[in-house]
Amino acid sequence: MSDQKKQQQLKEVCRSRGVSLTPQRQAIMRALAVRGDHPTADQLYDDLSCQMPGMSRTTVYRVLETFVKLGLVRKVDSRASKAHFDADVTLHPHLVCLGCGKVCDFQDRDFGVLQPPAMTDDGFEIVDYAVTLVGYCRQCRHHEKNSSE
Amino acid sequence: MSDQKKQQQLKEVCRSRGVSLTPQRQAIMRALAVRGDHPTADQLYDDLSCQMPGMSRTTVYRVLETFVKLGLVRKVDSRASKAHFDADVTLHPHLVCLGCGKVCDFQDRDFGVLQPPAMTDDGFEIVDYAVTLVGYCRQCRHHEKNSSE
DNA sequence: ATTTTGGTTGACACAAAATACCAAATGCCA
DNA sequence: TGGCATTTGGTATTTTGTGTCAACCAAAAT
Repeated sequence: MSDQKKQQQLKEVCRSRGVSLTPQRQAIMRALAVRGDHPTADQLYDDLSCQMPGMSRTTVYRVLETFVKLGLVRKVDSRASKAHFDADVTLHPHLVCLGCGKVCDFQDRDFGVLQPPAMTDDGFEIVDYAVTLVGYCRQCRHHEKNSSE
Repeated sequence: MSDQKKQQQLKEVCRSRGVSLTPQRQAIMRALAVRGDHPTADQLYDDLSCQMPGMSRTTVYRVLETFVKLGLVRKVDSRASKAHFDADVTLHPHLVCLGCGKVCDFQDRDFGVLQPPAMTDDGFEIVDYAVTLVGYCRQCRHHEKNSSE
């Protein structure tokens, strides 16, 4: 989804949910939407601190959490111990590279459909699911070839 | 898989791969295997530091990574920014609670099968995949009902 | 059984990632 | 435009994970 549409969505959601539409929130949404990949909070902070001096790291972390709560942004499951964020909240699988930790989309083709139940037998309510494909990106494969084993 | 079997597997793998079978490694494997859930390294450290005074936090982190490299343990994708570990390395989906962060297994029934390609069009080699079901556990649902919205 | 040796551990320091706190600033609505 | 609850910035702190290195120990060879 384009940055334009995302800004529009942000505006609507802020109004309807009664939260403030601050410049910081707009800037953070833009910084996330214009990136094709799925950056971490600190990566976004690096991008933003240039464009918008004075932007606080705390704010980036906080606003991203707010976006997740509002359903504007998705947290991506990743094997790495840090949070990656995605402005595309539609259901789609991700590729995670074990070499460099890079996270990217995989929308090339269908490889199966899951239909999880809305509720498990022990009362766990399922509201969402995620598919993560794990492996090695082209760069890391080549690198691996040249080094050990 | 039971702790018994896991200890046996650890012993075999250590022998065949030429790594030492230390008391720490046995204790860490046991601590992980006896838990039904999928604890973090620090949770395991808390469990272990009681049973085995002197156990170092560094060792827990290090040994878990070793287990992952040896294929004895799996890292579980979770939306939280910390690593969860699973002694069951067979492919199975996980439930992640957005309320309390708890991670548990979901083996109740089939809800679809995925057959990801071994390689994507842009040269990403897929070696594994994970399915994460996200939602709210019974406890957190009740708690939510009683609080706001 | 004793010795040897390379892998392993424990303790600490350090780095990275995320959160808590609170005064100051600001968006929003009347 | 003014009042006020929300939001932000900055700092401190916690949480999570890694680097280093001397001391230790499991495993194999005497």
